[in-house]
Amino acid sequence: MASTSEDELIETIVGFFRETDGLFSATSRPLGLTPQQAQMLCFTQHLQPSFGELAGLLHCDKTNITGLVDRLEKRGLVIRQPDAQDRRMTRVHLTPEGEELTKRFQHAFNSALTSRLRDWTAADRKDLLRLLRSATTALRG
Amino acid sequence: MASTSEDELIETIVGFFRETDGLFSATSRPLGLTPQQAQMLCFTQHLQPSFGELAGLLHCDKTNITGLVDRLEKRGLVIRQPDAQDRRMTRVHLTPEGEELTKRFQHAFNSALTSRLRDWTAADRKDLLRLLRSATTALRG
DNA sequence: TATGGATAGTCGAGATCATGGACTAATTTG
DNA sequence: CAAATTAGTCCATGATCTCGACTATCCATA
Repeated sequence: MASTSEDELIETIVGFFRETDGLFSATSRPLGLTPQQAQMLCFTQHLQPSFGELAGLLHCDKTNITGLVDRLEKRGLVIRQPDAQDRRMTRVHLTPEGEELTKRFQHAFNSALTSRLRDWTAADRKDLLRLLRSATTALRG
Repeated sequence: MASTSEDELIETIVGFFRETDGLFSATSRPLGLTPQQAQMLCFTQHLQPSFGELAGLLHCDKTNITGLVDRLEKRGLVIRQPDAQDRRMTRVHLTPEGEELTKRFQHAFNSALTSRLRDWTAADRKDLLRLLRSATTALRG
């Protein structure tokens, strides 16, 4: 396996990672959210994840999730909801306010992103989406 | 852009970002480094950045860099070096120990990544590299 | 059915990360 | 030379993150 092109791929991935992180910060902080909070809200939008599932998605210890959810719940953006099947579990749901703020974040992030990618062809955007999705499952597995 | 594909693009980017971050954590912590420390060492390897340049590269406030460098310097991985041209500036250099640890980190990250992408075709790798590189400069500008 | 063993979430301690405001020293500008 | 800028530091405050210990609940199996 050619080591130079592998190095190149990694350097590019790291660079993309840093820029994405910067865009997350710049987008979330004006809305009063930390980047971690914004990411958590995005994950909570379509699933109603348990604490353990959130820990897996965010790649952090489960003890970290407690405080994260505490702060979001105190602001009325999410609520804890007991799981009907397993009474050990608690699921996290967005409140209407949380839903609204999440959409605001996504819209702001998206417009920042599209303005920066405005010169891209539709085909390149489609390819990027496909490859990122594929890379994500590859990294996850 | 349609709102459903908006969500999809953002969720994919968030997912990829989280997986990259997870790989960073899993690689750096066994070496006794936080992800932020590992990234700073990588940036310090080829340039000798000033504090302000590091703040720009890492997308954080300059006041944050002071403590970050303090902790790395206390461990003997970097040293502060005054800039000859401008006596306000301090440049960060890797020590030999820092150089060695940085290379260990990069090797570990590299092998973790390549093992996860081993099933990818050469064409997909090439496309991902091209699109990520292009996206990175687009986000940076 | 009883009893371990595994799992889900919480709590506390301690370190790191991150921001904003105020400060000093050095440089640049007018 | 005076004023404005820039680079780094310090302080206070809050958020993130890990680790170990703990309780409650579920599950497997004898």
